[in-house]
Order: sequence, then C-alpha cells, then structure tokens
Amino acid sequence: MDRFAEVDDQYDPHELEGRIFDYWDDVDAYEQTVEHRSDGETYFFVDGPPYTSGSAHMGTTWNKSLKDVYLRFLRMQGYDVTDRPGYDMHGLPIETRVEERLGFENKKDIEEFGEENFIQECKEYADEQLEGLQSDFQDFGVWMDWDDPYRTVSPEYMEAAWWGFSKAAERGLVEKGKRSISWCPRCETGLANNEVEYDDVEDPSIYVTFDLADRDGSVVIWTTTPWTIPANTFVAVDPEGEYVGVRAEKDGDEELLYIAEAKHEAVLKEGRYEDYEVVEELTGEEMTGWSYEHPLAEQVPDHVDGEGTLEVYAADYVDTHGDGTGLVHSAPGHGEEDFERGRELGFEPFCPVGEDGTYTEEGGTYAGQFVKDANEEIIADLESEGAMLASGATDHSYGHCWRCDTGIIQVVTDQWFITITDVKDELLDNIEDSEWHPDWARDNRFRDFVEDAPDWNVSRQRYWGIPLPVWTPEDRDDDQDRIVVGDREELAERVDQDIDPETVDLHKDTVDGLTITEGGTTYTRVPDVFDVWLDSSVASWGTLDFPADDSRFDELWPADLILEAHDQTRGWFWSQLGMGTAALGESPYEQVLMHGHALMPDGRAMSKSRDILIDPHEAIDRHGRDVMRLFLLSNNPQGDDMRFSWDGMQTMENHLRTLWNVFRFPLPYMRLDEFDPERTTLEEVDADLQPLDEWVLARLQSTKAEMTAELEEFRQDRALEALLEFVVEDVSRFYIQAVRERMWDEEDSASKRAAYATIYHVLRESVVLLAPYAPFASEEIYGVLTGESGHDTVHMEDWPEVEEYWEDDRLEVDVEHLRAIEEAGANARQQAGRKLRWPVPRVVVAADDDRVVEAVERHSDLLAERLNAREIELVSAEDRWEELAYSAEADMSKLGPAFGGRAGEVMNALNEARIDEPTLEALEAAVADVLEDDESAEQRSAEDASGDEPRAQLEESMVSFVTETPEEIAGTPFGFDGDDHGVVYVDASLTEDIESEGYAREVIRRVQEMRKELELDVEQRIVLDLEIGDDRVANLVAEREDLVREEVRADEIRDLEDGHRKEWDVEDVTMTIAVEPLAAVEASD
RNA sequence: GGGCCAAUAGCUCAAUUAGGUUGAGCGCCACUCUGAUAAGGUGGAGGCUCUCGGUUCAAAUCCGAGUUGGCCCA
Repeated sequence: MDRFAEVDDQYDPHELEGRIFDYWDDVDAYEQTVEHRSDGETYFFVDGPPYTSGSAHMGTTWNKSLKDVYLRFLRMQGYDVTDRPGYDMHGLPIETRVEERLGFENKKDIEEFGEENFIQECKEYADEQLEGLQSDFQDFGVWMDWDDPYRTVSPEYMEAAWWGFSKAAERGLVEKGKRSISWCPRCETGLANNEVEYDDVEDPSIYVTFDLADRDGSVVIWTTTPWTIPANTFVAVDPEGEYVGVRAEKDGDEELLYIAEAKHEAVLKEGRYEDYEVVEELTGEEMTGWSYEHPLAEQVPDHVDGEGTLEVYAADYVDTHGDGTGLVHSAPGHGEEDFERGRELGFEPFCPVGEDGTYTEEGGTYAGQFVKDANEEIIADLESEGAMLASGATDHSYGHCWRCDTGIIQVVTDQWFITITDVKDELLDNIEDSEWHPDWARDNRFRDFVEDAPDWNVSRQRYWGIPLPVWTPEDRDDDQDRIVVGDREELAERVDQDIDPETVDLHKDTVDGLTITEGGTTYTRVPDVFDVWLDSSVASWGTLDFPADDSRFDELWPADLILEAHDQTRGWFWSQLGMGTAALGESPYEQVLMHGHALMPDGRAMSKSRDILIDPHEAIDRHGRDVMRLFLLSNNPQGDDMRFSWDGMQTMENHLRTLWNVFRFPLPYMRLDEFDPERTTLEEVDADLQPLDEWVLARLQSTKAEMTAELEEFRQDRALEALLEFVVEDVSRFYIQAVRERMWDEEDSASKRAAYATIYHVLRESVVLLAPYAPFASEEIYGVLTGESGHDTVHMEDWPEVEEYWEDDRLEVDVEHLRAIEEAGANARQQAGRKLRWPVPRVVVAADDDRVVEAVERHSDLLAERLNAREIELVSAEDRWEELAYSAEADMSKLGPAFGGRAGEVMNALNEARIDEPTLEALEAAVADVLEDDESAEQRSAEDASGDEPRAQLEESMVSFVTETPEEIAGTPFGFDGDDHGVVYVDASLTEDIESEGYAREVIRRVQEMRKELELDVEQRIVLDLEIGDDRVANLVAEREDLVREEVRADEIRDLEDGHRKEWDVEDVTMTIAVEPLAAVEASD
C-alpha cells in the first residue's frame, strides 16, 4: 500500500473488511504475526471449547471477541501466545440431534442401526457443526490457529482424557459404586447434576399414612412422587424437632396421627378433618425406632422387609417447618439423601425400576408400567388401603434431561466415579492458586460450589463419547480388580488383539472388542463412555496433545489464562479444577476472566430454541465487524451481563467514522507537501513544537498509560473508552481543529512541519492502540500511514510504550483549563450574538484560583486565537474586575417579615442598586437613604415590640448578589468536573476594524463553500468577482482584500462574465459572488 | 426453596476502593457553524438513584426486609 494513498471518503465497513481479508491472505498476516513473536516469552492461553451445535450466537461472539482482543494485546506486548482453538464434539446433545435426524426414539433403535454406524453419523454431524463455527469465528476477525484446532474426538485428545483419568486412578480416586443419580429414562443414561434443567411442572401431592406396627396410630408423610412409595424403606424425622400426636375425627371415624407440631394444622386441613385434639407432644428422638407397615405390602410383595427397615430414623434432611409433614418417606433406592442415610444405616438400596423407567418384576402389580404413569394406580391403591390422608396436585420445579427434556427420575445404579470428595481440601487449596476477575466470583460462588460438590459421576451409558479406559474381569462387575489404560501405546501393548497405536481410533466401536488377558484372567472393557464434561476438563493438556506430544507440557502447563462466561463456574472452571486436582494435584489455570451473558435489548436472556436472539451475522450486515467488536468490547467483561443494543452499535459506528475522518483529514496535505515521516521526525522538529503539539503528545502518553493499566486488569472496556475519548475529544475535536490552519499554510514552515510530525506520530500510535479492537479499519489506516516502511500488518507492531520525554501533567491541566474557558467563551459569544468568525476586542478571564491564572498566563496567545479575541485580560482571584457591578436580589420571604409594609420599597431599592463589591456593607450604603428614611417603620416596630428591639436591618439571608456586566459584555462561568474555576467575559463591542475582518471572513466562508460546490482541488487558484450591495460594507471588505485573496487562493479580484455565481445575504447585506478556476478563465480569455 | 450478581436520565453506564449539592456518552428538542461534512458547536428538556424501614448532622453509597431481572444450586 502506498503511503498517504487516497482513502475512501466514506467509511464503508463491508468493502473495507472484504479488502482486508484479502490483504491478510496475500501477506499471510496471521502467520507472520505468530512467527514474529516466536522468540517471545510464552503465554499459555487455553480456549474453552464451544460445543459444536449450530452456529455462533451473540454470546460466543462476545466470548471470542474478548479472547481475540487479549490475545492480540498480549502478542503486541511481545508474548509468544498459545492460541489453539478447541471444539467440544462428543456427548448427548449430538446424539439426540442425530437420533432426531434418523427418526430414532430410544436405545433399541440405535442398537438395531448398529453402534458403529451411529458413531459414524455422530462424527459426521459434529464435523459439519464444527465447520459452521470455524467459519463464523474467522469471519468475526478472530485470530486463532484455525488450521489446527483441537478436537475432542481426535485420538490425541481422547488419549489426553484417558491419561488424566488413569492419573486419578493411580491416586486412588477412581471407584465404581452404587449411587443415587439423576437418570433420563428416554436416553437411558445417568446425568450429571449440571445436565439437569429445572422446569415448573404439575405433580401429584399426596399425604400418606403409614400404620404403626407396635402401637396405635400412624405416621403421616408427604410426597410428590407416589411412584417411589413401593421402594419405601424407612421414615425420617428430625430428632430435635417437635411432633404431636393428634386425635382427629372425620366422618365419625377417629384416627391417631403423628405429625410435626408446626405442620399439624395445615396437614389436617388438607385432610379435611372436622375436629381434632392434640393428645401427645414429643420429639422426633422419641419416635425413632417405631416400626410401621408398608402401605403397599400387598401390591409389592418383594418390598423391603429386612432387619431394621420400615422404622422411624433420625436424619438431617428433615425440616419440621418446611413443606410436608415433618416426617419424610425415605427410599434409598431413589433419593440421593435417602441413599446416603440408608447406607449409613446399612440398608441395601431397593430400586424396582429399570433403565427405561418402568417397574421391574420387583415392582409387583406395577411391573412393566412407566413409573410416572403408575402414579394414578398407586394413588388409587393407597386410597383403597385407607392410607391416603389427602391427594391433590402441586406446581413445583422438577428436573428434566438437558437434551430431550424428559422428566428425570432418581434411581440407584452402578456408576464410575472420580471421588473428588476425597481431595476436597486440596481442591479448596488449589482455588487459592488462581486469580479471578472479578475476585468475588471465586471467593463466593465458586468456593461454595466446590465445597458442596459431590463425587463426580463420570460414566454414561451412551455411545458418542470417550470410552472409559477400564477393563474388568469377565466374570466380575465390581471395581476390585481392574485395569486402567493411560494411553494408546499401553493399549497396544496390553490388549490381546493386534493394533497400531499410531492409527487406532479410540471410539467405542473400536475398543469394545479389545480384551486384555493377564495372570490367566480375561478382562473386558466397561461399556460406558465418559461424561462429556470430562472431555473438556482435560483441555489444559489436551490443547498440547499431551501425553502423545510431551514437548511443551513442562514449559507451558498450567494455563496462564482462561476466559469464559459465568455459567462455566459450575461447568468448565469447575471440571478443569476437579480434573487437574485429581490427576496432577494442581489447578490447571492461573487466571480466570469471567464475563456475563449476552442479553436481549429488553434484558431477557437470549434463547435459540424460542427464537429470542440477535444474530451476529445480522449485526455484521448492518454495521460491520469492527463496529460489532467495538460494541461488544465496550462492555464490562467482569461478571456483568451485557445488553445488546442497536443504538449502542450505531454509536460505535459514529465513533469509528469520526476516527476514520481524523485519520483521513491530514492525508491530502501530507501528500501535497510530500511529508516524509522518516525524515521529519518528532526529534527533528522538537524545537518548533507549539504548546498544543506538546499537549497532544502528553495526552497520548497518558492515554497509553491508562490503556495499558486497564488492559492488564482485564478492563478492555475502560481502555477503549480512554482511547475513544482521546481520539474523538482531544485529537479530533480540539487538536485538529486548532492546527488545521497551520496545515493550510501554503509555504513550507517549521510550524507546519512540526504539526505534521506531531499528528503523524499521534495517529500512528493511536492506530496501533486501536488494532486489537478494530483489526480491519486499523489495518487499512496503518497501511496508509506507513506504506512500505511498516510491518506487513499493524498486528505485528509492539504495544506503544509511554515515552517519558513527552509526559507533561502540567500542560495537560493547563489545557484542561483553557478548554473550559474556551467553551464558556463560546457560550458567552452566543449570548452576545457574536459569531466566532467575528473577532472581539477583548476577553476577560476572572479566575477563582491561581492555577487558572498560571494556565492563562502561560497560554494567553493560544487562548486569544481560540476565542478570536484581540486581547486577553486576566483578573486574578485576589482582585476584582473593576468594570463589574453587582446588584442584589431580595428574598421576600425574609424581607417581608422584617420590613413589613416597607418591604416592597426596600426591594426596589435593592434591585436598582449598583455596587462595586458584593458585600452587605456596600449594599447598605447604597440603599442607606431608603433604610434611614424608614422612620415610621422604626417607630412602629419599637411600639409593637414595646421594648428596645433594634430597627429592621439587612441580613445576608435576605439577599443574593447578582453580577451586572457592562453593556456589550456577556459573562459565563467556566470549570470542569463540576467545579467552577472562574468566569469568562466576552466584550462584543464593534469597531470598524473588527467589522472589516468580520465581513471579510463572511466573504471568505461563502467563497470556500462555492469552491467546494465546484469540487475544486485545495490548491486550485481562482478568479473572484465580488459585488457588495452596501457601500460601507464594501469598503470594509476592501480593507481586507489581501486576507480574502490569500484565504480563498484568488489570484485576482475582478469582474467575471461567467463563473459560478451566487447571491448571498450576509447580515442583511446582499453580496453577489462569482468564482472561476484560473485555468478556465485563461482558456476563455 | 437457597446462593451470587445487578437495579441511578428515554438507552448504555459513571459517581475516585470507608457517606458530603448525582454525572458522562448516545438519543430527543431549539439555535448555530461549514475546506473532516452521514461531522462540529451552544443551550434545553429529561432523576421521589427499584420499594419500605434502620444507622447518621448527612445515605445512590452502610445495615435489614422486600420487588424485578440474570446466573447458579436444590
């Protein structure tokens, strides 16, 4: 790209972005950038693998944009960054999608189709989905190693999972056992807690009486799952809870019921008892040991009936003030807490329910029925047994399978676990080794989660996953004798079959047939696959292809940074910590940046399934990639959710357009003057720099310092704000406005060269600062600024460092004051009705403090120029501007009571008084005659008070002072950050000389506009024809003819026959102006 | 049902890590400017800082209770 080449007038994101994509391709921009940092210090970033379903949504877009901005920043800081993207490709979500595609309903369909075929279908589907994500991410301008993503279905990656699991096994943290788990009866597999989603549903709500065996009466329990009653094993009470025995009456029958004291009224009301009487008060403790009869003993002949069962026991999960009755029906074959307590009590869990959710033969008369369908019959049976106290329905939230939305059931099955509860202390310690942004996420939410985490059930009874690398003896199904294989090499060595470790695929269809024979025993593989969360949990070494490739693990592991949304607290942040700790005893990551979710503009959560979403592709279509990124990156990433906003997008586009104009503006001048930034450097022009040049350079240093500090704190939003503030406010709206006249100077001058060098330096560094945020526009601008002299891509640049030489806090504060004064001056001018084009004879700055005085003294020339004032007068804080007078405004609510009937007169006197200083003494002196004249009031006052009360006096509270500026002068207070620092007064009186310049400038402005209408080049000479309808004004303009000619580049002023002619009305004076390019005039002459 | 986070102008967010007159950007309205022009400038309207209670001379800020939203857990 040529330096200072022509750039588009209009910022057109789509055309530009397309061009930059091609350019990156041509010069291998990404590859060069990576190579450029290959000798740098390593930085190990690990990409949290998105699940390969569908395309990128706004949340993943935000996530990847955040990753991209930090990876680019780190690279610019010199790091050799690991940027391998990853994809999570196994698991139930894909299985269910493929099942849908193939029209399957359950596992039997899969078995008939063939495991091998099904796995192949899943693989193809996952690959398809991956392509969509890959192209989306690249399209967003994210730079990661797209040619070589890690895929959880590759043999290297699956091996990484085996390795981690085998390490955990070596540490004694793997066991097989019975547990109560959430089970999806459709998918016929266990689910992890985080795979269960809760929805509100209506379920039965029944109160059941269990008749006591050795004594009169019955205990009352409540449940919403009647289908678990067949498996009832014991009833739990709170040993410290208060219970009552109630003699209750209904339809002439009397019953003795045992219920928690706190619940008995509510329960009896449910049961519609007519009358009742508390006959016994007792603690739960006293009830333990009571035995009762199973209410469905007849229907379920195989029901639990062992030693100690069907009795009342204490348990800590009972709440005598919560839902229910304070006595809890407990079935260790189902509920998790029931199971734990049952195990303590030594009860074998009884679970008469099969994998498909139907009762087994053990279920007695219910055998073959789906459990939830059996609810009705069970309720009917309980009623006919006389065990139903009340039966109704309730709305409550109930767990559902995250994939197929089937209601889950709690059952006890054999599963494989990583017993992370054995290393809970280590986990909690390891939390301390990671630094989180924001820190509360770690210390509150994450710590709570880890503290409560149960053992990790890693086995799933499914197909599309990493097979468990566990082989057990053919004839045993416990975990006492087992082989855990750690990698492919070991697999090849130990299995009976002949396999090639280089080429073997590790999926279920391949490894299921492999057997191991050792010590005369033949081992077969456990048929389960891993919970898909285990896949991504090993990403910190899977990313490195470890253990297959052990060349980088020691140097890089653990990860320096991971960056995901807050839902990953229970997901990937946790699973990685669990796996890292179980396998290696360490946290696998050192820093966590946790961002929020992308919400709809109205604050709702986005939901693809309900079609509530903003599609990133639409955002790009409307505003382009850079704008979308700027919008996303302008949001706080630390835990807060982001509301998407089209208005916000538009604002960012406006900012980027301003930025574009800033970069574009100086190019024609630099081109024209053949400015060479290599020769005309800042160092070279140092002596010629003017205060504003030094100021903008100082501001640049502050901006760099602020941005760097914010980015290092993971606040890219604040860093961006600082940059936009600098470019839009300081460079565009102030500096460029102020220096443009220097650039229009036709002569080569030291001042012009200084301005060029300054603005070049500022723009060149600013574009580098912008590059991580808006990589496309930055690239284009960088190319134009650097031509052949820069890197091939802006993204190879070093992150700009603060140059102490140019730092200048004093100057920054000075200019801050000057800008405040200028702003107030503009206001005062408007009040006085004097445009900026018209000079004013003087501006008076009345300062409140010495800091303002210093600033104005140092830069009064600049201030005069900015305010177009012939003179600046400074009044220090100690002095008063003598031309100023004060009057007083009366507060009648105070004045009235004090002066009575004379108050009106006093008020008028106050308002008319003009005093030189705003003091009560001066005011009293000014209105003395009115006050002293007040004989009658004095007398009346004295008489009324019948004492020696003094006559009415003016007090501070009665008046407020108002400044009265002289005619032709307007004043406005100035200040910043909410503090006033003084007042600026603009003297707008007219002189002939001022009118002369004012009218001349009016003419110039109109000629410029006409030049523009003719689309003349900046340097095009013209001939000007000027007819002014008022002789006085014509003479005034004539006095400034030289100025007019120079400004509009007119070689002559004379009558023209043709030319571009227009009539103007200037302050009620008619002016006819004609313009013709010089060449055209000569040709026609 | 429990935990965490948020709630301030029409919108997006600030309010200087332990209280001291609520601010900015965008949007809106009016005026203005015009060789960056789909810009720029000046002014204006717009707030019971979610509600209720408490601590304090003083609360957007601290404490308690609730409401709404988001995430997590059961």
